[in-house]
Amino acid sequence: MVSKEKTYSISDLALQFDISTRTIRYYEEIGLLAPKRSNNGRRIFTRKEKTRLQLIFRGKKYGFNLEEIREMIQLFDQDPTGKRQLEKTIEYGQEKVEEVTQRIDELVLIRTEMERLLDDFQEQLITWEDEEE
Amino acid sequence: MVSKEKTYSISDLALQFDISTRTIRYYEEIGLLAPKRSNNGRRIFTRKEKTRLQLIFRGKKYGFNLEEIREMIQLFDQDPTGKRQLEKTIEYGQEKVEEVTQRIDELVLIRTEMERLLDDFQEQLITWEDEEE
DNA sequence: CTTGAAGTTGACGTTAACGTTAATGGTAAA
DNA sequence: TTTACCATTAACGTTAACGTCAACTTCAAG
Repeated sequence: MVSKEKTYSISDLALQFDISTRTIRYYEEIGLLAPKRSNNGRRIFTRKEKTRLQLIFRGKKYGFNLEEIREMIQLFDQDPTGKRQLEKTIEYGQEKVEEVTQRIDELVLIRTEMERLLDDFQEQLITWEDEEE
Repeated sequence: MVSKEKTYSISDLALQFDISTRTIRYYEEIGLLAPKRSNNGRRIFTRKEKTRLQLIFRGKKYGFNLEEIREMIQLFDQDPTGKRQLEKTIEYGQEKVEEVTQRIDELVLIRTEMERLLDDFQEQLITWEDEEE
């Protein structure tokens, strides 16, 4: 059995992810995607590519550039063969997790600051309203 | 009393923040900074500008572009005068807080996924080691 | 006085991440 | 067969965020 998975054209994906076909081709150019080709040379996308695109967009949202994203993809994608390989992958992965944790912490800090500022404003507003009457 | 606050030159700041003077001038160009000038035209930086730079770099770390950062700076900086103004500022600020919260949530999600993946790898590794003996 | 370090304002260069256009090919419908 | 649409590659264009360089000015030190 050849396992006929559902496939998508480039414009299918572009529509689904609300990006341009150019963007998809660009991602292939720089090695983020590697879709199969049909006999007439057209790109064939499957669930695998969709998953990758999800990852790419998540990454982008947090300031990772495409190069860094490529590293993360390798991590998620590269079913590591060989014990040493596996160990290195785990080590690298743990580093990345720590990076993410740091980012989370700082974002929480930012939010706290913003909230405190807003509280101050709120208080000012109340004072204002009291004076008004 | 004229309140003589400690001031810094452009290269002082560049050194402290480990950026180029060009970067600082650029930030002034696009309205992120507005340092006073001495009588001979040189930029004078104070604690105020340092605080702003902190904010800028935090923002950058999370994929906010400089334009978005400028909006946030206005929020933090614009001691809003007038009640209506104050209300609008609070409203806008609350939106921003929600955005940050969303980002935090998604980052947590990413981390969870990465951790799960690493757990799987860990298990594989253990299996490996068991077979080895 | 001049030399050197630090400042200033243009103005052009660079890189990442695409947008856009041109030239062309395959194929299904009219 | 012609039209229409979707695909392909190649190549040049664009924007943000600076880097780099040139041509000054200021000022303190020697």
